[in-house]
Amino acid sequence: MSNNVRVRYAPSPTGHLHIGNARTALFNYLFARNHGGKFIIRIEDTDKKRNIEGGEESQLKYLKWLGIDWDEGVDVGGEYGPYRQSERNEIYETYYNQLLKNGHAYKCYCTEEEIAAEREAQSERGETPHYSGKCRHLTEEERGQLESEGREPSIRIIVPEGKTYTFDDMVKSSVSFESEGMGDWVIIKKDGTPTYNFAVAIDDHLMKISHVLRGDDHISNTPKQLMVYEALDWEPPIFGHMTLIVNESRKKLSKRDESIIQFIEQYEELGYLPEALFNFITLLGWSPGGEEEIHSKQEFIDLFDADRLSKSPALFDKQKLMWMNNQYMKMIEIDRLVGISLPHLIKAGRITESMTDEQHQWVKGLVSLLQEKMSFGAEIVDLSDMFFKDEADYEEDTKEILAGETVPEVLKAFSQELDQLEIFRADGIKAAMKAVQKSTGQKGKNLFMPIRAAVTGQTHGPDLPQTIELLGKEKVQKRINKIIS
RNA sequence: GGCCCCUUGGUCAAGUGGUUAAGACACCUCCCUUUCACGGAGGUAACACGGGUUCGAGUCCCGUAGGGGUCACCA
Repeated sequence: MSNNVRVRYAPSPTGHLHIGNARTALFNYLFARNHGGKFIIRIEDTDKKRNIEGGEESQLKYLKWLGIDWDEGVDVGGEYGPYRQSERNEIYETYYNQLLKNGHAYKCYCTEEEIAAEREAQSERGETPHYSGKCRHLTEEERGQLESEGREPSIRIIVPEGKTYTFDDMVKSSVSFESEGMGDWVIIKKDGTPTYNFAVAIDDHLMKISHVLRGDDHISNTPKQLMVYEALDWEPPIFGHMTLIVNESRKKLSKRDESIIQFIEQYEELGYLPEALFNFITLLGWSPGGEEEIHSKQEFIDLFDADRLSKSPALFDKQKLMWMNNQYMKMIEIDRLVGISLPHLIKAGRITESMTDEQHQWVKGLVSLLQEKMSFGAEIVDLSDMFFKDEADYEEDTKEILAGETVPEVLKAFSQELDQLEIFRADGIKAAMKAVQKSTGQKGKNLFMPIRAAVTGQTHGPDLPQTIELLGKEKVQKRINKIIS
């Protein structure tokens, strides 16, 4: 099947690229590339009311940002276009006409109110609500009558009775649904546009999609789509339903969920790296099997195997994402990290957009110092807080350290040593500490902690000599003097 | 509620009838480091429950419980 693998990611432009959608796209992409097949992007914009301005562009932009590319789609074309459902209406028309003609579908003149009433009555009787099929056997006259009343028809497909729809799911193995109680469902809305389940089946067939890998929430749509394939005498693709990503309450990620950042765009804004996000998302509901979890895109392509897709939902673990992003942060070029950090520092008012070379060098030094601690770009603001204040904020445990008996002696000696320095650089500062050790006899914790505490206000932090260098002589002396006096 | 799916540590997960039940995140301890981190080495911690099948079950079957998804002229 290798060369005939054709898969698609089919977003509806109703919002920005969501974590869950990104994962669906990612797995389809990985599957296609692993098999040397084609990856296609189709825009499912049949519901004009729900489409949002710029939704499509945004989706594509962030897919690219993640490092996903495609072979066919709205922006790159392809021989099976158009790739936007709103531009395929004539295509749907020929097929619903065919279904109308061969008796698999019929026009329905029921109003919304009538259907709602019917549904309510069924619920009251304890039945599962479904369309009764009352327009199924309308005569020619009745139809004319209803149309002369000004009623617009929708088109419904006839659900075969007593039929079992079974399919071999790529992740869940055999799944089956009974046609019983499904109710003839709408394939063409009153406004003439197709419904999702109809358009999807038509497009997947026409675009020669071989495998449909999508979220679990689509599993109950599958029998409906199978009915369309059957009515048109087409061979259905292979389906695979991946589990959903869940939040801390083990529920499907909802767009309103605030415990987890939902959109890829937001991760970019926070200064996450696309390759880290790619890696992290790939490990949500799938595993490569080996012990190593950090892989490049190419490695994931080589490794990808749909058989290893998990059957149970994965919880989105922010902490692990931060860890993983930090792993990547530590690997990247310093200039790239500066580029990611700069906007956050500017936004926080720490630095201005226009900088002298000297200031730029300083920022580079700062980023380099904090590189190993950063979990994402925006963190630079908090991590570098102490460098931008005249005075340090002293925490409780810092105060305790500063209350130590030998502290004044160490700080005084250190302050004097710093005064002697002609150039204020880390290596000289380190030497100054060594000198303090000799003159006071204090070493290790007793030497470093008072200095760290006095100068930064904290008991934890990055490399001390470099921190002191970046802080600058003036600030450092001022902070030390404040403690001594 | 009907239908469908799922159930290995706190979390992600390996495991496809015989293992001391991997690994990663988080947490804890120790080592390294004249502080802090990084790094390294360890540690705590899991097969939802009940029946079968089998010489043997996390792995197969059936129940129970729990969780989730879905029931639109939305996708």
